[in-house]
Order: sequence, then structure tokens, then C-alpha cells
Amino acid sequence: MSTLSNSMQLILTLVKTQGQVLKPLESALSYHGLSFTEWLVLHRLSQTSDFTLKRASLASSIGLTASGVTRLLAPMEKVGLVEKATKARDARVSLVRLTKAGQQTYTDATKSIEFGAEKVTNMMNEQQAEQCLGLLSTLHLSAIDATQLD
Amino acid sequence: MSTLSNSMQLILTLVKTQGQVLKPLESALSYHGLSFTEWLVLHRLSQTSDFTLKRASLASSIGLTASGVTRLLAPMEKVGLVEKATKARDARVSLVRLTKAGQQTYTDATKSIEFGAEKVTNMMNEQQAEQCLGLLSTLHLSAIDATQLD
DNA sequence: GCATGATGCTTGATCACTCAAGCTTTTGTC
DNA sequence: GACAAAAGCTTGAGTGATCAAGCATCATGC
Repeated sequence: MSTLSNSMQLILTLVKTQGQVLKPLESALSYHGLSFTEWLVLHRLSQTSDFTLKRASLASSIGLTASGVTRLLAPMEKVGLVEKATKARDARVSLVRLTKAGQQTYTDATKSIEFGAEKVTNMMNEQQAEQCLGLLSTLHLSAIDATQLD
Repeated sequence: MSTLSNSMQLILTLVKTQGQVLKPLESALSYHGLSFTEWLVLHRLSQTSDFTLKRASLASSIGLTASGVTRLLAPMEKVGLVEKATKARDARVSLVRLTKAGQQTYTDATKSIEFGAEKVTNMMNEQQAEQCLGLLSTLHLSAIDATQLD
């Protein structure tokens, strides 16, 4: 019954925590008919100047494959949150644009998810939250670095 | 293009980081024919005094449903990492026990995953890792707390 | 001592994603 | 300016999980 290294314990806690944290947020979003990943799509699109992104860029920015994006976006197009557009000079690329309805849904859903986020971080003060964010960012960079040189 | 609350940014970073961190570990484990979740099963079992756990306890301890456990364990039994046992006084419960082979695989795989974990946390010093672990634990408790009162 | 309900697990259907293969369009080379 | 290679997306097959329903087994009240 040997014990794990500190690194491994950190990662175990990371995984456990994410699982616990995501549940309430998913349920907050379900009221708007969105999954967390779908909300992420709306979020990324709403951050751009023209509400438009290449499918490939969207994919990598939310940590999905191209095919994952295709399958995720299909129903979102069907309900009109998002629409297809084509790029002028390149008929290969397919752009995704947030519709007016999508912008509205994003605004509403974001209120819900942020409310959930507040509740979930309730036991942390502002300073702890900031510190945690900083450390996670470091860990993120470190993980990217480790992935590069394999 | 309004910006997100600190809580929400923390959670976004948490999710992004976990995704990045898990990739190298999964690939380290794949050498032993294990997924991260399967390694978790071996880990939980190896922590018990008699290498045995109720399926339901195992489920909740690794954050899966009962049916998830059934489906996860089936192939692991087939390759002999784990075996079924029955409880004396209660024919409903089905116990899972780590076999000798499973113990060996756990020992080997744990070396690999811990090596991966070291690499992934490479850019953090010991103090940062500990601090991060502490803050994540707080967040975890906070999230559990938030889930209770919904 | 027997119906009622609770507990523990499995099964069928479905979902969200991945990978590999394929199709179309563009780019670069000669 | 034709043709191989690359880029961008979609599709078919498979994986890992979920939920809801079902089947045993155990516990309780009368």
C-alpha cells in the first residue's frame, strides 16, 4: 500500500475536482438546452470581433477534433444558434457564425453558468481563487511543454 | 465582448488544464494496455487491505455510475486483472478483487504514470505543487458543498 | 410469513467523442 | 498549366460513458 508522489496526487485531485465542479454547471446550463461544450462554442464565438471562426480554429480552441466539431455543431445549426458561412478566397474552409439568437442564448446562459460558478467557488476567497488560477495556468503551460517533447 | 467572472475563469482554466495534463498520462498507460480510468480502478483496489471492494463503492470512488463500472470491469476480468467474488451474507452485492496479475500490472503502470506526472508538473516547484493541491482540495469541498444544497 | 419497498447489479438504447479513411479545394513545383 | 502534396471538412466505425428499465435479493411492517 505505497503512497503516490505529490505530482500524482495533484493530478488525482485535479480530476476529482473537475468532475465535481462541472456537474452543477452542466445542470445550470441544461435549463437553456446547452451542454458545457456547447456553451464553450458560444463563448469562443462571442469573443471574436465578428462572431465568426473557422471550424478548425474553434476545434482547437475548445480542445476537440475537427470531426467532434462537425458533430457538435450540426444540432446547434438546426436550432439556429449558429450558422455556416463560406470564406471568400478559400472554398475549403467553412466558417461558423453566432446568430442573433445565439448571442441572446449566450448572454442568458452565461448568467446561469456564472451564478453556478460563484456557488461552486463559494468556500474560496478572492485571493485563493486568483492564486489557484495562477497555479493552474502554470500547470497548463508545464503540461503543454511536456507534450511537445515526447 | 464582456469578460467572465474570476470564478468562471478559474473553472475554464481547470478544464483546459485537465485536458492537457491527462493526454501524456493516458499515453504513458497505453503501454500497459490501460486507460486512465482502468488505472484508477487498480489504484483504489490496491489501497484496500484485502484488494477487494463492492462494485458500488468502487463506482462512487472513481466517479462512475454502477453501470459504468459493470462495463469497465468486464474486459478487465477477461484479461485477469480483476476477479469477481460474492459477499457471504448478501447475494446482491458483487465484490471486485485485484488479482496477483492485477497487482503486478498496477505496480508497473504506476511507475509509468508517475513518471508522466513528474514530467507534466515539471515547471512547478514542490511548494507550488503543494499549494495547488491544497487550493484544489478546497475547491473540491466547495463544489461538493454547492451540490448538496441545490 | 408474506406483500412492499429498498438495494445492488446488469442490460438496451443513446450520446459525445475519437480515429482513420475519404472527398474537395488549394498550393507549390517543375 | 498539370499534378503531387497539403489543408479543411465530413463520414463510418468504434469507445466510454450515461440514463432508464429490469431482475434478483434482502429488509420491514403487519
